[in-house]
Amino acid sequence: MPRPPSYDRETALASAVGLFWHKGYHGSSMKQIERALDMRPGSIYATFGSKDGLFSEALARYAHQAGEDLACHMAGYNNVLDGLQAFLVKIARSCSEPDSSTPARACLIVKTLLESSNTNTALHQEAKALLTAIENAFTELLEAARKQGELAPDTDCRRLARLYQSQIMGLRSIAERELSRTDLEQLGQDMAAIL
Amino acid sequence: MPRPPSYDRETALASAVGLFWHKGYHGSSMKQIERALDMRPGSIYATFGSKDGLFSEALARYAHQAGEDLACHMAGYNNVLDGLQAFLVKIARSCSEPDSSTPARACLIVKTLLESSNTNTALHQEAKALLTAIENAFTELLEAARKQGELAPDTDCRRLARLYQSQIMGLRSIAERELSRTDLEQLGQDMAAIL
DNA sequence: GCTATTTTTGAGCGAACACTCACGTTATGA
DNA sequence: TCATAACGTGAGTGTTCGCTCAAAAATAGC
Repeated sequence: MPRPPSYDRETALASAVGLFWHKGYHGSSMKQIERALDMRPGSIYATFGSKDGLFSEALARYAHQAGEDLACHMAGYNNVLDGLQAFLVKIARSCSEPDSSTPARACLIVKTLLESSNTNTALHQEAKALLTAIENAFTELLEAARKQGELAPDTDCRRLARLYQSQIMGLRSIAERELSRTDLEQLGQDMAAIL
Repeated sequence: MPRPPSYDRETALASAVGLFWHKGYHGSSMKQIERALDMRPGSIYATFGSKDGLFSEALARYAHQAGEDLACHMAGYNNVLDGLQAFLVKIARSCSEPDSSTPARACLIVKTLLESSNTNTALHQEAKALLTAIENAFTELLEAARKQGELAPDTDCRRLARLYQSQIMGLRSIAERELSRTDLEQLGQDMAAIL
């Protein structure tokens, strides 16, 4: 007997990711969110509770998607190190061509980490936790590589994972300077050479 | 005959740098600015024109200070590469101990670059320009190193400078994850080893 | 002390902010 | 076809935003 919802929760979240990634947390007003999600305030608050709640879910969705993208990419490589190196170059390439499916060059989690520090503790903690989870994923990949003999047996995989993560953070942040395609690809290759 | 200003422009700017660095552009309201500068809105607007104007000047001051810090640091080294490597470790160390003179771990210019992209063109351009100037400074240092035989004669110094700058951006951004002192120092050393 | 000139002050402006809720709308089971 | 219960709507809430300006306060020359 109840009326079914007319909007799709996942579609709305995907739109929210797009807007927040493009303009950041403070840069996205409720008016803009209403337009992006094609939902009126009442529906938004009934579904997500608050702007913070919506942002939190959007951030989690973004991170989940990023994890799937990584897994999907790595599936194409037998050699883990080759895959991770190619991943850096791939990021450099995608950052140099602004795309409708990629509303910003920098990582949304990093943008949130920097924007929310000292102003929004909950958001800051969430961003930190998501980055820790990604560090764990890199660590596991590198440990697999070590077991397969791609890395020296005494390699500190977590330490290397942090170095790798900081490369991605640096690459995608410096990409906001809007360097040329070749400059960015060179940088991606230089970073790949570190491994 | 005229009444002399009672506040010191430079002191006020220094306070503004502190607040903006701590809380970011959107995170700092005029009320907080008034308290930080110990100035009333009228005086602030008479002196700096607008919140954007104040932020712009604060950002420039921050960048100028950063340049002086680099020059001061490098003055202690005969070997350029040694100096740049030590600079990374120094940053890692300063990021691991929150300080009143260091209100945030991440770089204010990078925070601004990410926060202003797609929301405040003027600020974004200013951040880009300041980062380009810093890249130039690194390039010149590396070219001096090359001439002194510290680097191979065919080294692309600008390319290396961008790699170096992205290391600093990554290091100081990942520091917002509040990693342990040892983790951060290890990362600084790993980055230094790239050169 | 008085005048001229500048600075400081803070109440208050319109706009934008995140958010609410009473009401109209719509699909379903009876 | 109608009653029911959830959903969608948007005008409107109080608050905070960046900012203004008329008036008060303060100095230096006379």
